[in-house]
Amino acid sequence: MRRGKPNDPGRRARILQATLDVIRAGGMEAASYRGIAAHAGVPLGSMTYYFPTLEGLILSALDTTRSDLEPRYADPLREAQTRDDVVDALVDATIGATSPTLDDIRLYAEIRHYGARNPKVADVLQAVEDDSLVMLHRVLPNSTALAINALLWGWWSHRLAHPDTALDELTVRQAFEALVNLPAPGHPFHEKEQNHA
Amino acid sequence: MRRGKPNDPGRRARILQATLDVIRAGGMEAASYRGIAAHAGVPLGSMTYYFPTLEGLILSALDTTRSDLEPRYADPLREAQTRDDVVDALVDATIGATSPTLDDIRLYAEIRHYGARNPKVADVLQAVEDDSLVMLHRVLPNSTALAINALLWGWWSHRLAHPDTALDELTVRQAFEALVNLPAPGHPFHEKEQNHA
DNA sequence: GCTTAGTGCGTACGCAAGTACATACCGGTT
DNA sequence: AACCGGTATGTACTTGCGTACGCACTAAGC
Repeated sequence: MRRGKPNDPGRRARILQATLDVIRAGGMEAASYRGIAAHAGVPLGSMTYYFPTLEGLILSALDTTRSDLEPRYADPLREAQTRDDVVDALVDATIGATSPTLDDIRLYAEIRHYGARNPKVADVLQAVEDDSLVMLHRVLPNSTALAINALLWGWWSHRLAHPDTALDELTVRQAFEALVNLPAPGHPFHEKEQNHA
Repeated sequence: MRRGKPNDPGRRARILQATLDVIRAGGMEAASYRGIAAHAGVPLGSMTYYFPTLEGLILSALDTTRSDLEPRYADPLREAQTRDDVVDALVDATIGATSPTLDDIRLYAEIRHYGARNPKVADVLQAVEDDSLVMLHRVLPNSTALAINALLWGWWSHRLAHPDTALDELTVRQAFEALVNLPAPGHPFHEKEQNHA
């Protein structure tokens, strides 16, 4: 019963990859069966064969970004032991070596944007964010992790809106430092001794 | 020479308003000539008459948000004298009385999103952001204003992604406090002093 | 070597969109 | 009253889209 062996294994994966490329380059509204088919070099019929609905294709493609991006930002945070390590990792993820390219930020922005109206995409977004929060939560209180997540996304958005002007590293670093050293709510005796006016 | 008096003055304005409504409700891709025409109660021909290109219509509509939103967030910040006042105004703009509704955040998100690919929209976005930065800069160093802008947008984005869970006020407040009290770069002994009032 | 189930593909239909344009309407001017 | 320029609209054309579906191809089973 080994009927139905795929004649072109990997075609499915190539379609998924092409989908992400198209979204990165032209946004979610550029993700049409025909456009992706042209980009992937497969006929239109193949698209509907592997992915009967367009939404299913997009969801599958977006979901693969999780496994692609997660280790990139997760590993440095996972290895961070002190709060300074955390700050270093965050600055790096914002503007440094492990930071996403503008294209990748664009892709992430598409997920956030689409997720605001599409519950299925919102689930994907939630999963990505949970990954990040869980990691931060290992060394920081929950509320601080939320604020840091918000700021990190804010910096990325800034890069997106100002692609030609680089963010000043000291500015980014001090902002993250200020948040990382926030006292845990309900535990005001956390030895922070930061400048609190 | 009083030829060409409009038969329905205000129709142009109503179309612009309907455009914003449609974008708020369904996003930029819902902004079609036909959909907006139906929402505004005008025939299709009126749309192309007043706004020959769809992009022009959208740009005009987005631009009107500047004059709508600006005073709402500007006034409290303009009246803020101490840094605590600034923090109050920021917390309020994030989750308080002057904070935008989810629909308005959605609209702002559309501007940011569209602005990432469309230079004309990017100009609108830049203008909105400049308004905000100029105000913050009255009482804070430039780099701090940048960070605060990033965090504010991050919080709004958070609300968008989690419409059903309210943000904790203390969390928001402490995060803003931490940023507002950052030392000015290059002037580490600025401490409590404000810039030119 | 025929059968057959699954893989892969080309074509066509229905729909909604932006746009172009000929036409009707209205209110001053003469 | 006749005219005329700007205002306003209905209609039709073209394009690109998702989708449906029938047919061709391939390889395992007999």
